[in-house]
Amino acid sequence: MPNQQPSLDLMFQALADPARRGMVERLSRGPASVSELARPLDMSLPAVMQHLAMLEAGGIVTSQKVGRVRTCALQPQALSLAEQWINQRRTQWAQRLDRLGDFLAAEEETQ
Amino acid sequence: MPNQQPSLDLMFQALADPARRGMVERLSRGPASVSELARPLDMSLPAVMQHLAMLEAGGIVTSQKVGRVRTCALQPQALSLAEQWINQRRTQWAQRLDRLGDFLAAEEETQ
DNA sequence: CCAATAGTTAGGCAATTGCTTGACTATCCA
DNA sequence: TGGATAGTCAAGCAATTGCCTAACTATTGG
Repeated sequence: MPNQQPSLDLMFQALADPARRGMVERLSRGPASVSELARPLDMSLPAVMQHLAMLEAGGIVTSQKVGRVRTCALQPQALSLAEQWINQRRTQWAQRLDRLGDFLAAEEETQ
Repeated sequence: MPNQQPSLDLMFQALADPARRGMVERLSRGPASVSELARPLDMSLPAVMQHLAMLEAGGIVTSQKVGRVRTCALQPQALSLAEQWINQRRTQWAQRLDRLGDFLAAEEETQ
């Protein structure tokens, strides 16, 4: 098992392109071959391969080749990591706003 | 109010750089000036401005200038949008796995 | 008014991204 | 065995990113 520790850089980079998000979308409904991923994409197969490479670099997708078909699958742990990072910043901000609200309410009372 | 509909492209692109995530991290603890954002970053102020522009383009940060100081703040709705996108793909994948598990369990029973 | 502070604009440069085409390898199946 | 299928490699090109320095504007405080 290749212990991959994908960076947030590569994860978010991988998600920052509509073609790649389309591929993720497709893979969220189940595994697919490279050609299946390419079908709706209106670009050459090598281009799709490059996008796939970036998704793999970000740890978002894994693939293995059986016969002449490479089958790709989503790697939900990576998605989870990215999701957590965003969630933490967002909730920290929300908490800060709550404390500010409390402070202002207390100010109000002491007047 | 400038009704901005930031694209997922620009949001994820904005988050795909450690300097920019550092700025988001800082802003999750409260508003800050451009110089404050720049302080820990070991790069020129113009470079920081460019990163800030990408964060604003992604809708993740807003800023306004008062006197000679530009104050930046987090825009949690945008973060929320990115978070939701990831969450939906991830949970769709999980549900598919659940159904697959159910199917296999049912197969098991009928044997 | 003048100097320090805070930010902005412009130009330039190396690396990366996103795509192409053409040529190639490996596998499958009639 | 030979042709169709699935994928891969390599070179090349335009656009974008990420950084810099130098020069500039706008504000503030003494």
